[in-house]
Amino acid sequence: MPRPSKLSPERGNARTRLLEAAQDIIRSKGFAATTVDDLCKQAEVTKGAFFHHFDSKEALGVAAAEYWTETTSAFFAAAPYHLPDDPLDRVLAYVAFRRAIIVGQIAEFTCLVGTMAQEVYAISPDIREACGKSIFGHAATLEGDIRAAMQARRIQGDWTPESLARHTQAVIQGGFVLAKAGNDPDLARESLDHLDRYIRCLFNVPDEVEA
Amino acid sequence: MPRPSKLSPERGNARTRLLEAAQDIIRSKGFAATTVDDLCKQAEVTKGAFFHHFDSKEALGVAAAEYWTETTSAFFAAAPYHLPDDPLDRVLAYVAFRRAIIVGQIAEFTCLVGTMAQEVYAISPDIREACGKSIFGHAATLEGDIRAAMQARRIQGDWTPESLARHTQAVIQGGFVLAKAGNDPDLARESLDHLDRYIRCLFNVPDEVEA
DNA sequence: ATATACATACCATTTAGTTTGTATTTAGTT
DNA sequence: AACTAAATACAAACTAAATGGTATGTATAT
Repeated sequence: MPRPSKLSPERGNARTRLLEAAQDIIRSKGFAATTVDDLCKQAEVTKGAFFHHFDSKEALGVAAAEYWTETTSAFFAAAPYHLPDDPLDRVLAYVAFRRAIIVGQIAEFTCLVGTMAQEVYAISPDIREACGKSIFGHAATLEGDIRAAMQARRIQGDWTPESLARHTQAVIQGGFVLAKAGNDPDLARESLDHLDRYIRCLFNVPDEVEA
Repeated sequence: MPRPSKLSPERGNARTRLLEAAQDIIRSKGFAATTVDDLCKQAEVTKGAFFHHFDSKEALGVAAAEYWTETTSAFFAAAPYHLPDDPLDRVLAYVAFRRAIIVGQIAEFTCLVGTMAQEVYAISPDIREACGKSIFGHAATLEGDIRAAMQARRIQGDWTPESLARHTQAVIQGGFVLAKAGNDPDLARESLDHLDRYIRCLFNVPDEVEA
């Protein structure tokens, strides 16, 4: 709940500004290399404000993961890939959507919680937990469409909707790693093309002719 | 080339010990959170030795990526997945091998260069470059078998051997990210099962009945 | 004799976190 | 409606510890 003050009316409160700075900076430098001063400078607040809102840098990490979960949940809920009538079309539209939003600088389209989880999984259980909830919670939003598609097309394999949903996230995260290692966003798109082909294969759908 | 001294005959030289410590510690804490003192303590050498062998912490990062490339190259070259006569069998054996070596603690089976690339891609071009060479160099070792399998089975899709080889690495890296986020190695194995299924699908091979 | 491979002690800077102070908002009382 | 008290949301200056790196010395190998 933002509290506008007379001195800084429209710029939002310090907490939100710090969380948004965290998204930017941590995605480009990683969590450990991001200093509290970095965050304060970018958010244009002082350290007093930082430690008023967060008990520690680790607490900011947890809050940043939770904030990421909130904002991305809303973003994906409002996305157009839910529109098709056929559930399999919705699943494929999701993959196409994930591919379509790979634009701009690497730090702009990669995943905060994937980056943080990989980095701090062993040293901060709290941050790891918050990142895990974010990733697996998002994966779970795909299960319904996958299950409905399986039933509609009478598909029965030795895999589950839950498993395929998680796999989509693994491919997305892995694509980000390759894009970073090769400094080329196309590497992330490429893996989503393979994922699209895999899902069509699982559901016996012929590949679409690509434009 | 280890240089045995009279004081420490069999323990290997400081450089190698530092590079091996780097593999362990960076895979569990990440590069930025790993301090020079951490490395020296684990390697049982002093800071003087560290900065004798490496100009900076960043230089150690580059050397660690290169050392990783050397040791893993030898490891995979000697692995049994090259044995099958049929090239597709070799590709599938590779995936099975990657699955089989997911054992023990997460930091023990995950990838140093994937972790480092994700973390430092924006702040250290040298480390990123070394990590990229490692990942894409390893991917390239799969291209021959994939290409041979395509020819042997007269497969022609809108994908290339290079692309599929990279995709295998994306799935592996993504599996590691999920395993870390969920604190469960099974998550990494699960994605390799999907990758196996995908490759069989691309080559029109029926799924094997799982044990 | 010289270069290599370390060890020891030290240093400047950076870093997360603290202390203290103050403007603004909210709640309670009259 | 006016006043007060307490809580909130910051700002500024400071601190102790950690960190990457250096300066210097020494044993070993060539």
